Amino acid sequence: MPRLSKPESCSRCPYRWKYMDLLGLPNIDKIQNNCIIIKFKKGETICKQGTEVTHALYLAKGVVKLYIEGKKNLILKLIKGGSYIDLQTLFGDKRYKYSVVATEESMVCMTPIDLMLDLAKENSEFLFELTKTISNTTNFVYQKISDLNRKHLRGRLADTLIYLSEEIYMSNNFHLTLTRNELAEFSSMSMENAVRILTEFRKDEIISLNGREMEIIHPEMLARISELG
Amino acid sequence: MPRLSKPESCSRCPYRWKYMDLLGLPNIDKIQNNCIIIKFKKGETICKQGTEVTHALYLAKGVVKLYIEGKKNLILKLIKGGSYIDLQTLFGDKRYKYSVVATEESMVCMTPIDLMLDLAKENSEFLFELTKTISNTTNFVYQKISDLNRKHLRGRLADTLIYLSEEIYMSNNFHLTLTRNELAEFSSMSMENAVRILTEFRKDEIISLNGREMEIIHPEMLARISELG
DNA sequence: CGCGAGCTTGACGTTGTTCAACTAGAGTGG
DNA sequence: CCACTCTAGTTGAACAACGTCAAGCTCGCG
Repeated sequence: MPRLSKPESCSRCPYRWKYMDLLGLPNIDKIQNNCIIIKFKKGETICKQGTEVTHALYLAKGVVKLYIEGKKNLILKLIKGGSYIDLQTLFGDKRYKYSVVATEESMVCMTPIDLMLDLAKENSEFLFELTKTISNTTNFVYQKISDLNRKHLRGRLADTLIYLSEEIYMSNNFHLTLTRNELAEFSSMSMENAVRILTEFRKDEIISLNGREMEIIHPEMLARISELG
Repeated sequence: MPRLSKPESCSRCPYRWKYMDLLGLPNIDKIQNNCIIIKFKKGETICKQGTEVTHALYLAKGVVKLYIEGKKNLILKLIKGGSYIDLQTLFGDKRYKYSVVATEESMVCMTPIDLMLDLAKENSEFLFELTKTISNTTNFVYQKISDLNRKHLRGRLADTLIYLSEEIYMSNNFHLTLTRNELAEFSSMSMENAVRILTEFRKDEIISLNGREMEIIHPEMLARISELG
């Protein structure tokens, strides 16, 4: 069961959103008095596709997966600490089009939607930064939709590995918290094919993979595979 | 060659954005003095993937297709009069991730980006509406990416026909301005398969199609095909 | 009347999924 | 400590979905 607590000092929180200070102290205090902090363990659901948004969800710490449910799940992106999770649902149609689940222990700050929208309306610099964020999410998904539809299995899996290394773990060596099945759901392929291609990459010595310990030996070859599709 | 003109009265323009009035007259006059109106004929490019955004593009009249270029093009959506075209590029990364081309004669109002962003920053209600629009674009693309990856040919083409009928032409009878190839690019399939499935739909008497004159005879069957995938 | 773009259909090859069998490791209870 | 079970991962083979190629058609336009 997720553990709950109240924030002590949002304005000095090391995990706070980098544009939060634009709100000014009185407004930050409003958030502090109204928001709750919840810890999620790996595998726990943070928000569920089909339900209505009630809070702005800010991921302070951890990593979560955002995916669309169906007969086959499709993971659209991973989100790591320091980002809002559900802005486009906050400002757009209020029903979640996706689910979000923690892939490692995560800390989420939940601010009631009304407070968040009021603050946004009254602080246009703050809103402006939120809008930038949403816009870049849209651009990201445009890229993703195009990649998924243009590239073959190898290219798609290469994309996923590059994404993990460059965007999430910022390193060519990392501990893979995603299962093979999640890698597959991220790359839009069957789990069996994800395994097969990982094996190929290993045989070609592009990556080294012992259990969950990943090393990308030749990132430039992965990039090439990604480009060729 | 696109024809160019200056606006006469943005504040009384029947094609103006429905939230433009939030700006107030003085600001609308600023737009009027700085924006230009360009007419695009069918097939002309309005903005080109890879270039940098210089203007907010507002589609006053007409229909355009927004697509991602590659070995195979992928049409993400059609946009019809009364909407902004490029908001997420205006507020996000400034390089177009997509191209936009007129599918019928269209009228576009171009406002310089700096003016547009200044107005947005100074009028938070206006910005708020822009943000809503961007958010719903994101939600739309989430749906699209999921549909494309979950559904088979028949389901995807059914989606496209439903979209045309419900979102663009608001009728079960319409003149299809898209070519078979464009239908295919919208549904992420080969042109040949788009043709084959249209023929099937016709044989099953779900649609009637003489040349470009489309009638959707049984929308509920299309909806069913769309759901089944 | 002839030409070309868009459309149509069938045959065939490729890509990727599904099914099935098997392995390895982690956790559990006796 | 060992058998038992459960999940994640692995591999091969059959099959389905889809794209590509090729040939021919139709209709509008010069």
